[in-house]
Amino acid sequence: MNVSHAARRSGLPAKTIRYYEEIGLIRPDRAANGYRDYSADDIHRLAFLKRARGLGFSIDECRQLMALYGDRGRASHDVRQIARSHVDAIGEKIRELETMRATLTRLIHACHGDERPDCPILDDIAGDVRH
Amino acid sequence: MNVSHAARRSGLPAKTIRYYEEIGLIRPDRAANGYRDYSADDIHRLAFLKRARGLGFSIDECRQLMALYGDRGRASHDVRQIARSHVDAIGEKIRELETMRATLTRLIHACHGDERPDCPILDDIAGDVRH
DNA sequence: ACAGAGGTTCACACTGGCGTGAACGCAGAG
DNA sequence: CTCTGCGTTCACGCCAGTGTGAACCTCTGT
Repeated sequence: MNVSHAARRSGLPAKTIRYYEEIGLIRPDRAANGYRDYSADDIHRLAFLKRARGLGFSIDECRQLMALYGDRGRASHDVRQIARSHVDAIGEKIRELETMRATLTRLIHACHGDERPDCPILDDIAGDVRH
Repeated sequence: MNVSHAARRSGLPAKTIRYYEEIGLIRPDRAANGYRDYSADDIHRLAFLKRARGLGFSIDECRQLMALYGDRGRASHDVRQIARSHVDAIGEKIRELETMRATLTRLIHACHGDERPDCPILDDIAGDVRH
């Protein structure tokens, strides 16, 4: 199974698949003509990566999760730990974004938004807070 | 005012300030010895950038906002437009993160988290959804 | 006058997660 | 046999900086 087939089956772009090989996440065989040759197991691993990345895990976390997935003697405790700290990081990120959004929303409401140059948004960003 | 002084005054790392010059966001004078020499106006601009970046605007959006800030004949309409679409983008990002968090939270609750290798989190990521 | 500490300069490499493009090889159709 | 469309490799670009290192400048103490 060559790279474009693997791309269709896994849902990842071919470029991404080659990148994952470059950084050692997967090691497909090579056919006689030099083409990458993906096994069903490789596809399974690619799908795993796609899903883990979709859940926001970093490449490094994916590496750990893959290692745990392949480790028959793993403790589910370890997986849970990775997932927990990732959830915490996501929560932190959400809080940051919500703070930004609240500030911006307030500024947008304060801005009349017409042809005049007066603009509370710019004034606030510039630190020229009057009133 | 040299770069480390400008860093203290603006709250940005010196390295970031030099980077902003490299990409054309600010153009400080040079002293006779070749050192960068920041005016009060430059500091003001750096603080503007810090605040705009803190609100999540991209460098390119910051460039636009700076241009509008310096344009005495600007329409507040234009600024509001940039801010609005940024708020939309933030909202989109928050929704994505919340979806991730919900999925992960569900999986974490399903995982017993002990020394046994059985782990619903990995099974889900791998697509081995039983039950 | 000179040593040493610390500030400043530039240039380059590196990050994550790919995207893009060149230059080439290989497979199947006509 | 040639054409087209895949595949391959390599190299560079992107964002928004951060880290490293050599060389140069400035200040302070003796």
